[in-house]
Amino acid sequence: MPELPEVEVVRRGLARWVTGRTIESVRVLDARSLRRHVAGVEDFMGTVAGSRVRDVVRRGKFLWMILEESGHPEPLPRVALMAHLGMSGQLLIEEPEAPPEKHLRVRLQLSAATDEDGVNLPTELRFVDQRIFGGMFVAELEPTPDGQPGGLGDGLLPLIPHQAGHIARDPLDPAFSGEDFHVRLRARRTGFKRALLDQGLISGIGNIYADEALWAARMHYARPTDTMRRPDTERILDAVTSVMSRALAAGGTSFDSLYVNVNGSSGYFARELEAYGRAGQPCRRCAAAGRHTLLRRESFMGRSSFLCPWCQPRPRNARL
DNA sequence: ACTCTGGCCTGTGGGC
DNA sequence: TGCCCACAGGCCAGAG
Repeated sequence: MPELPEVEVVRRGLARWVTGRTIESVRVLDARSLRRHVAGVEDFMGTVAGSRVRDVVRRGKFLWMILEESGHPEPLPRVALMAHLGMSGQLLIEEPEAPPEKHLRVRLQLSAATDEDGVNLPTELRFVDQRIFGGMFVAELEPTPDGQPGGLGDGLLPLIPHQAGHIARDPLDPAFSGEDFHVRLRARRTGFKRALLDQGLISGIGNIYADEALWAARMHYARPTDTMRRPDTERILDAVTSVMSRALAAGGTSFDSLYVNVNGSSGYFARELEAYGRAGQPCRRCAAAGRHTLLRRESFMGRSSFLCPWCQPRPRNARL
């Protein structure tokens, strides 16, 4: 599943291979992938076709290409082409002749370009998505309330797409504030994992990295958020940042490839997971201490949570 | 205003 | 063999 590190890998790939190129035409094979573009498929194609990609920016799991009219650069661009990978989305750069993927949904023809060695680059950007939880849409850019850049990217414009305005900054964003997060977390009346998955409070964390961070910080998913003290918040933020940085480094093996790809943590990072998907297997931290403890899978929020019952004991005042 | 549930999607795998 | 259901899970609309 693409979470923040996987989306960042895609962002870097797009930034490297698509920045500065013009989207010459658009073909929409499945309108469901444009569900969030309320003005419809024709409007989407009309806006995107003929636009030049100025920058590629990410906040949490949202990714966007800042557009400008080809040949008419503006001081402040007005729209962005948003992409969300959902659970199964991929953005691929390929030759137009390459056989279509089974779940190919949108095809974007790019202007010709060459790499630093003068070799022609492929001219198609494809959006492939099996489950269609993800999608693309055009969003209006608005000034950020704090005047800081809208997210992580190279352009560093203080602009944020309207539909991403409610998304909190993610832990890898230089403008992320641990103090603000702590204050807002304490104000919640809910369980800790629910808060970690709330993209309006802190973005980029999905089920996999939530479980990994909770394991690393030795915290239970049902701990009430209003019991979190400042050192607890520090501990979980350190854990989140650490696991995401390691996943990003592992995903970075494909940076040089023209193939901008995402298979989620099942690809590169799966073997480094300590908790997620390891029900019935020994907790490695306990094993290192000479204890034999088996990780458990528990159902919570309609999904799975993996945890070590020794390292992460259930609090008496558990909140779900 | 905040919290929480259900629905959107398709493919896979286990049980009968 | 084939059918059915549970599961995977990010995000948002709408209910409470």
